[in-house]
Amino acid sequence: MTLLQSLSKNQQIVLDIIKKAKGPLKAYSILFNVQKKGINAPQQIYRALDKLIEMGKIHKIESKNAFVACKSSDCEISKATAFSICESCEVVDEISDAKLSKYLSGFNRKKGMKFKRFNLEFFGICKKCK
Amino acid sequence: MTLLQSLSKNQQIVLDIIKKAKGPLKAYSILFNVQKKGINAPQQIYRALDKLIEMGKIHKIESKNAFVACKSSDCEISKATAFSICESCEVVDEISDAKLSKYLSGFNRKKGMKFKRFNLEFFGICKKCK
DNA sequence: CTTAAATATGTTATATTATAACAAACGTTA
DNA sequence: TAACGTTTGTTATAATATAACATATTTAAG
Ligand SMILES: [Zn+2]
Ligand SMILES: [Zn+2]
Ligand SMILES: [Zn+2]
Ligand SMILES: [Zn+2]
Repeated sequence: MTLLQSLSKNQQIVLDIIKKAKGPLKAYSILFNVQKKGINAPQQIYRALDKLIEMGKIHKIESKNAFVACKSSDCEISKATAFSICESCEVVDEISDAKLSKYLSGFNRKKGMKFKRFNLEFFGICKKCK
Repeated sequence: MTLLQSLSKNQQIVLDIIKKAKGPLKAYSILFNVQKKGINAPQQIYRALDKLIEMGKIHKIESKNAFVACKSSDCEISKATAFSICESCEVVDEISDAKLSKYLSGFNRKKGMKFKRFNLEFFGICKKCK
């Protein structure tokens, strides 16, 4: 039945909330949203978030301390993430661009360090806000 | 042509500390380091940090909530920043790569949104730690 | 099946990071 | 001088995240 990694109860609850949201959610906003489901403490949220990130189900937008569901499923367990962020309306979109991903993954060799992962955040003003 | 913006007293104190440091500094670590200089409150640190970022003198490493002095002076007022981060020893280096910067700045046009700024953070294991 | 290990949960407390709000001092310039 | 913007000082509080410990549940061997 469960072909892929199955989620625990709390992980599923947190993922559902994040998926339903229109934008990035903050940890405490998730907490307030799930208190009716019996989750009462930040730890429970942060633990679920940590696991979901490990699994590549969600990403953290570092510049906003907020979490979004993975839309692309191209970013293989959160190894290569890129986002566009509108500084006016705060809309965040995951960028799924094979060329970009390949270019940045290939960047590894040019330096003495071998990269395992990257996160890229673009900022600007979106179409609607222009 | 370029007007040399002079720093205020607190801005200079905070910048000096960050420049002397071997790695990224956290705001409260800066605070503890400057209490002998008469700075007593987080606000004073965060205000200085905000201005120094605006001026492009320092950058924030978003994934670490820490601050480093700008090493490259190629990133024109913090519009195009990239860092390599060792997940073992936590060493952070600013990446100064004209091609990379050009490539990412050029990425703007491909999407409906015009980007004004980006931040890229690479993670891996550095030479020393390998 | 039985047991041990690993994973997940619940809970309380605390640490860390960041901002709000207000008053006073300072620096520029009209 | 007066007005304005910026910087500073200060107290308080908000927002984000982890520590530590006890219990429960699932998984995988033996
Ligand atoms: Zn993704
Ligand atoms: Zn917008
Ligand atoms: Zn720089
Ligand atoms: Zn290292």
